[in-house]
Order: sequence, then C-alpha cells, then structure tokens
Amino acid sequence: MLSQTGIYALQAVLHLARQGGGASVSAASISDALDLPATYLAKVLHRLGREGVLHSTRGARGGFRLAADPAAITVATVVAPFQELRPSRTCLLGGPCDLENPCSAHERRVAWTAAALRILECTTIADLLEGNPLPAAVSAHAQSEDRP
Amino acid sequence: MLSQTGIYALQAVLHLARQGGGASVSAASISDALDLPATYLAKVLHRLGREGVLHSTRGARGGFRLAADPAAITVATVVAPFQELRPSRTCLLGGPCDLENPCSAHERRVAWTAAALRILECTTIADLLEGNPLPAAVSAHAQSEDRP
DNA sequence: GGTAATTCGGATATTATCATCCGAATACCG
DNA sequence: CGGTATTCGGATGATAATATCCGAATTACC
Repeated sequence: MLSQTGIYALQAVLHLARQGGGASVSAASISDALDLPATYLAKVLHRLGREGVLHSTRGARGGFRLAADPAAITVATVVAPFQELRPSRTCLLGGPCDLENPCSAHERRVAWTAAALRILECTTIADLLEGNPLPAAVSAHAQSEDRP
Repeated sequence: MLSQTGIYALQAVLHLARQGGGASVSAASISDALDLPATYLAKVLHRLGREGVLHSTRGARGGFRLAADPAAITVATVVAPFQELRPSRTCLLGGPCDLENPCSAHERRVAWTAAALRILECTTIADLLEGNPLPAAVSAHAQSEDRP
C-alpha cells in the first residue's frame, strides 16, 4: 500500500515531530533512533527538503526539521514524492480509460483510490502522534475487518 | 494498486469468460487477442490453473478454461496468487502491529485494506462483463473523486 | 583560518518484479 | 505409431525499486 521509501519518510517525519520543532536533527541521528538504513534515509530526507516538507540546514550542527506544524502536514504530503497517489490513467484492466471512455472496472478503480486518498489526506502527523481516530465519515466502511 | 501480473491475470480471465465456457483456449491465442507478453502470460495462466481458478488441459487442442461460472469468480480470487491482499503484519509505520499492540496508524491501515478488499471481493468476473455497478454499500464513499 | 560535522548529488551495488528462452512431458490426429 | 500442438517447469535475462559508497560543498566552532 505504501512503498518502503514512503514508510521511511513517514517514520522520519513522525520522529521529527516528536522531537518538537526547535533544533535541527541530523540524518544520522534519525536513522540511528529508528534503525533505518542510514544512507538511504539521508536521500529520503533530502528529497523531503526539496519538496518543502522539511527545512534543511547544511554544515556542522545542521540537519532537518519540520517546515510546518504537525497538524498542518498530511500523510499524503509526506508520501506523495515517493509514489503515485492520484489515480493513474491505466485502469484495473490495463489500457487507458477515462470519464468519456470508461472500462467496465473504472468505477471500482475510482472507488478504491478515492478511499485510499481520503485516508491519507485526512490524516495529519499530529493525528498519528496523538492517536486521533479517523473521522467517522471516512471510516464508516471499515469496521470489523481486522482479523487477518 | 494491482500488480502488472495481477492485471494480466484479470484480463485473461475476462477474455476466457467472454469466450464462453465451452472449448479450451490456448495461451498463445489469449496473449494474441489481448496483446500481452506471450511467454509471461503462459506462466500466469499456469499459476491460475494450479490455484484452481482455471482448468487446464495439455497436449494438442489443449488450453485453459474457467473452472467456475463467471458469477462465482471474484476479482480477489483471480488476483490473490500474485499479490498480498490481506493486511500484512507490517503497518504503515514499519514495525509489527496487531490488535493487542496497535500502532497509531493501525486503524488507518485497516480501513484502507478493508476498503480495497471489499471492492475486490464484491466484484465478480460477471459483474465486469455485464458492467454491473458497485453495490451502494461499497461505493458510498467514492463519489465525485474522479478527475485526475 | 583550520577542523569537524553535516547536507548535497552523482555513481554504483543489491534485490524484487517482470519477462524471455528452451527442453521436456502430454495429448490429439492422421 | 509418428507428428504436431500444447502445457509444464526450470534457468536465465531485463527493468525498476531499494540501498550503499564516496567526493564535494557548506557551515559551526575553536
């Protein structure tokens, strides 16, 4: 559902949020705390910086910090640089398919990506930190589906 | 959302359903009709045979045909051999997480996979052939989210 | 100014997925 | 019985995602 890279990004951002917004935190320190591949995470953080999610400062005592309040950063924003979130043009059945020329699975594809996107866009970093539940309107269709 | 291999499987099964359940159809004939990688599709079909979705007969005049009525085959069944459908133990945030020890994104992950799974399990091959809409209970949360 | 800490950015390795190739084994058909 | 069409199954080759390496550029601190 989320690419490994996206998960790393989310974990790192969550870690930064836990540290508060004060000082910059180095990539090494983050990968150390979360036990993630250090050099790869560095690249992910770098990308989040260019994307405007993080603020990066170079040189000694440099590092990364959140570019906004945790309540203003959605999971979708964090993950977007690393995977396609919007429904792509290729449908469940292969070939292209759009509103004018929908394939027989078009409606399903739209429902699927809409459900996913809704969750990612309605959840902020602060929500995850504080354990806020999903809004009822979003979770309405997801009860009692837990046991694997 | 679906792996390429899963899409191939779905397309092939749909093609078989369109041909009716009478004679066996060869892998070459299917890949020819759908313009899919022939040798790879052969493997996919083979797998669907072992999995019980298709019935395969060897030798001249051999080939594949549906093992059940299109209305009795769900998309989930067709796609399952080629990708993890049930929520995995690794959560949105990395580490393991279950009912006893949920991470802060647990509920979101469950909602997400439940929405996807519901669509895949409620849609049969016959539904796609006939263009049946999603049941209202499933699609309730997916309106007006179409334009990419 | 020198040194240590750190991001930046490209080149390269590793791994999973997708795809091809080839030699069987099997069954129909004359 | 021999020939041909086909699935079966393993070995092998591309391509993309994941991960590592190293040299540079930048900045804080002494």
